[in-house]
Amino acid sequence: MAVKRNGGQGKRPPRVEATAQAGRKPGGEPSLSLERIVATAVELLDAEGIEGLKMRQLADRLGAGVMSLYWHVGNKEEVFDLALDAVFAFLDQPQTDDVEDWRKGVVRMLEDWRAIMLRHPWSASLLPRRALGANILGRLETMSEALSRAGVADADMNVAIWSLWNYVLGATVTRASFALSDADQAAGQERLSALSERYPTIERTRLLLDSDWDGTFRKGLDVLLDGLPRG
Amino acid sequence: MAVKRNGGQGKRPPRVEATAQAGRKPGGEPSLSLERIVATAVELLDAEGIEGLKMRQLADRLGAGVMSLYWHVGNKEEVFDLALDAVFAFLDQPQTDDVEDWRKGVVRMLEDWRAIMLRHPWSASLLPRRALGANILGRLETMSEALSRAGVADADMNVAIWSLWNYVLGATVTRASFALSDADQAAGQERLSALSERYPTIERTRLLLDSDWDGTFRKGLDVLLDGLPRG
DNA sequence: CATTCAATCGTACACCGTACGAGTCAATCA
DNA sequence: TGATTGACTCGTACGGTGTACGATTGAATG
Repeated sequence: MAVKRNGGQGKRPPRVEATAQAGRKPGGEPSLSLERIVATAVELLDAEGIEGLKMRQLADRLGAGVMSLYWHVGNKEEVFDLALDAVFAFLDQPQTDDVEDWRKGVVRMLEDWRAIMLRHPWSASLLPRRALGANILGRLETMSEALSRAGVADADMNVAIWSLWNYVLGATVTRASFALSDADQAAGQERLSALSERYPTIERTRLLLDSDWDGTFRKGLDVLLDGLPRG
Repeated sequence: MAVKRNGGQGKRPPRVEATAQAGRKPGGEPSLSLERIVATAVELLDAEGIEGLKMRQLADRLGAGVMSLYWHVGNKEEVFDLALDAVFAFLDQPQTDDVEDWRKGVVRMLEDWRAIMLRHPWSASLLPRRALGANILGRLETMSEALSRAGVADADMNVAIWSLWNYVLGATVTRASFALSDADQAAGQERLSALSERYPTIERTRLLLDSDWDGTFRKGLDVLLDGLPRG
């Protein structure tokens, strides 16, 4: 299995330029690199969605031939994995070590998490089915540390982390999908007509219509955090 | 847009047979029908996973030509929608109207929900990105009614329903994905080596290793239910 | 100058979903 | 009865996909 796979070692060209200018091809195009591929893939995913990412189009946008990508990445799945982990890179982490205000820190982390997934809706639906990359694991680690400092015992850590993770993931994935399906009003209207008769409670509470996603998210999160077993 | 689409009206052949025996082709194969297509699609999804479902293979398994499917279904996306909603069909609903024990009923509903998604792992990752079918809406309605009877005010219903929905969805999706990625031990081992140095807290709490998914699910759910605002 | 090797890319192939139109056969109508 | 309709089936073909394979380039190294 997979004998001759060179799958993306991606060592950047050791070309020593004068400035920080990256290596360029004769044509003036910047040369290929894992970073450029991943960054462009993220752009494309943002613009075209998850099944709008085609290898040919990605190559075009990079000014390269399709097969050139395969020296760097192995296959398309790997592009997904890399793009996914890339958007979860840490930008800056003021890292409040304030033990008293552990809760504010945790909430900020989770909202940051959520904001990223909403900014890149494809990431929410990708996250569950792909491996956990370094940045994602890093965020889990940071969160674990914060909870640990806040007094959560190691024995309770799994429940705490996974409850929060599950909640954030579910909330974001749900919201992202609703943002999309609201786009096609046709189905919405059609659904609405059947609603009032067959689904009276849903209709009465306007479940599918006026959900205040951000508020709901915060309230559910508060409940979860209140219930966290702390020593 | 879509002028000549006949997309799956699927009215079964009005062939009147002696018994409840379905119509058959000369070859002895039972004839095509929406129900048979969807049922076979579910089988195939269970067996091959979400990207293992090919129209040709589906047709083969039904003993039909590929294009015959398209008289019933419109396109492949619709097969996904139908298969998804199909697994959420109600089997039987003992429907405990016991007001005292509302909580037991809600927990049972949610665990049923979760059990279905774990039995058909593809459904968990499909659910967020597809429209809500009749059975799914029906389950939301049933849940809303139960919560309503339990004393949750209409104003708090959205928060309650979505918190529970999000939690169940997230928990199941996470678990289903881990069940898959545990399959390839290679990545697991590789990840393990990097873990102890870079992710000490994760390593210490054995977050990715001994998670008791069912227990964690129940505990987080309890916290959520405890925090539900009731009148 | 010869060799090596990272990197690029054109061509070709297998496989996918599905458009199109022709075929079948029972029910219906003239 | 014979003609017509319409539900249903299906073979062929097309455009688009990911990617295997091998040729090519060009700088670094001996």
